[in-house]
Amino acid sequence: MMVRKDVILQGDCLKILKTIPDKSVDLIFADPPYFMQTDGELLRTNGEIFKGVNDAWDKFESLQAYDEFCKTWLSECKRILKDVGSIWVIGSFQNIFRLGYIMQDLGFWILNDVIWAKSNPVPNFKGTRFCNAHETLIWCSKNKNAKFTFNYKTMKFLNHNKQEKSIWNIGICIGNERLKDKNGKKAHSTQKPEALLEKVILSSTKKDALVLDPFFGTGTTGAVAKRLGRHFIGIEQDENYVKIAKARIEQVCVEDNELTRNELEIKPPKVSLEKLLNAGFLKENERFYDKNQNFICYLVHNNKVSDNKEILSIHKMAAKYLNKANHNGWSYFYILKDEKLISIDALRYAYENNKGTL
Amino acid sequence: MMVRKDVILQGDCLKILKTIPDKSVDLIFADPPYFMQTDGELLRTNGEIFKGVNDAWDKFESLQAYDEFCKTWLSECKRILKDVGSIWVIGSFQNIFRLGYIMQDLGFWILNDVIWAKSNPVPNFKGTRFCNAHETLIWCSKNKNAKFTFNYKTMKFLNHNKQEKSIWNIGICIGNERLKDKNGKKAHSTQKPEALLEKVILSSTKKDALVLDPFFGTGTTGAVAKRLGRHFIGIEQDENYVKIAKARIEQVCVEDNELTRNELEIKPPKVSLEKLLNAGFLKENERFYDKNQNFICYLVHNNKVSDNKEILSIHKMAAKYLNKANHNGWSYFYILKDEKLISIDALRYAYENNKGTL
DNA sequence: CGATTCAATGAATCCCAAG
DNA sequence: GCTTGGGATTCATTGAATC
Repeated sequence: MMVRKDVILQGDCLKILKTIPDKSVDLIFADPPYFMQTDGELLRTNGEIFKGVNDAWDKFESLQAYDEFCKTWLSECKRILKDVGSIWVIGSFQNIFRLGYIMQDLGFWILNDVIWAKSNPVPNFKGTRFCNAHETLIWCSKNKNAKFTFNYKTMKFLNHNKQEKSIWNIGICIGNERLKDKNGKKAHSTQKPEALLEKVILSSTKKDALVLDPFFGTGTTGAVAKRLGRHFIGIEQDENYVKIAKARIEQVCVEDNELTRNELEIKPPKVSLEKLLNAGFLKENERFYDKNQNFICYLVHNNKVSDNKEILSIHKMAAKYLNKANHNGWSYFYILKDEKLISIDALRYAYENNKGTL
Repeated sequence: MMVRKDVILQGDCLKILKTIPDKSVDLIFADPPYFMQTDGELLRTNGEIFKGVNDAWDKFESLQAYDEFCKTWLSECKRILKDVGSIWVIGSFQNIFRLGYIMQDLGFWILNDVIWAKSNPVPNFKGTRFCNAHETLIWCSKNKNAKFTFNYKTMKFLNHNKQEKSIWNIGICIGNERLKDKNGKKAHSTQKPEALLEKVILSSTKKDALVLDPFFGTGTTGAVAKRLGRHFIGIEQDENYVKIAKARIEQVCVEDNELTRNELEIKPPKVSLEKLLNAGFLKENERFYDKNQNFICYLVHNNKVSDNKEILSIHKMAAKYLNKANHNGWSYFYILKDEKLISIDALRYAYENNKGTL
């Protein structure tokens, strides 16, 4: 069965999930009801009623009923997810411990819990607790030993070249980004910021991946997926939300660039020293230097080098001179050509680009 | 049965918990084993083995065995906790969802989940995931409608006079604070920073409160409790940890100041307008002004004021002129004395300090 | 036009002591 | 247990209104 892409399926989440084939999506992002269990009204100091979440879709009979609901949709998600896919769920303290517990029981393997730290949270009006200034995301692979996509270098590049952490500082969704109805009121009580979905999708999918969102709402996941050159399937019960989401996604322009194409994740070409030798990029007994032009070793047979004491791989040889257990020899060694130092790493790229000829 | 205070009880946590009487402690802080489930060794790039948590006390047969262990000690904690007490537990993604789920099932009521954001986390050596830069604390009252202590103003004062949030930026425990053995190696693999315990204890206990820590380790909870003028009971299986903790706590000096005495939490004196009138702080028909010396209303009988249109409480009258539903009249109204504006709030403090005489 | 002030608002488990 | 009513309680951001 062919999976339809870039569609919003309107109807009951549990029923529609059952119609989606096994192992057919690359990523799932799920923002389920939080089951807030608030009592009565919360008044601002000016007497106005604070309008938080009081939607029918957030009501459940009990914690047990909520658990059962989550077990069902999470089980379907596990079936639908590709073996090399991953899943994100988001929640707050009211529900996140239910979600995490159930996911572990279902065999999902937690890769990270990520904190969305809100730069502009709603304060605690009454001063009765700490201001709840974050939400929690759980990111899981399908099983303990399953592969998954993590665009490490992309995230590092976007974080001032430091590895990205488990805490993300992102503002709540306000201003022009917040979808409004004709009366100027928020169209959905829990619209997520696009910046959040950007990090989720960009960090854990390849270009053209298929992203499923079983609680699509007003379509943030679809809008961001399209913009980043990914595909989506949205499931949403509410007709009005579906209508808004369709119009919204229609207007999105696709961004095609180095990051969305995952070019930072491209691995170096697999080219052996032997190949470089045979193609004339290296000569017999080629002398290898460090970056300060100190002679270290020379090329011998079988992709190894010798420092006249030991015959080792270029990696072990580099490590030996750095007094480390391991080091990447491709970035450590240079050859002399026309009295200039040339990185051997550059040679393998040159080999690849010239398809093996000088 | 009298509860012994400021003691470390050495032995099996589950057995010792059973010996502690019902409803006998004000606060529980629990830092249980995390059940990390790490496989094999993690090597630093220099080949050195990274020494994380690999202690016997962190081993469990299965997730189910871990759950059972936690259900048992958490149930005991619920029994031991006073009805107006609260409990903090700390964990990471490996175990925090087990803890939170079980606590909700036991009827604990989550007040906040608090994120300890580490300013100097251990990086992800291999670049395979997001750097895990936080741990999660769950703070619960005993039941949904139970009272609890929250020193809101103290926390606000310590946060540049803004209400404290659910994310705390605190460094991991290093340097002089980190306890070392005779070989200079860390004495405990998961010693928590004192700054973390300070916030926990200072925010949710009164002076002289009794704090129980069922996984005492090297005694951070006891050391901070003592320093802040609270009492502690520690439970710890490992003889060596107990020895280290005792020596450590012995050296702690008690800090006695405005914050540790909870003086910022003192409520304004309950003094009625009638009392102020009878004591001569107000006169009959005293005229009440706002801060800009606009005449608003005058004192009538029965703790009320009149603006010649309505007779209201000072709060409702203040709210009326601020176009709000409620406002604190004590902070809104002033009287004129010797041609100077004097806050009526100052009058009730003067009354209290002078025991009802002018 | 820029600076300043004001009003609006966002996933919220939001009071408590006295009678 | 319950009700009652006094009185204590918010931050970052945006965008409009006013100076």
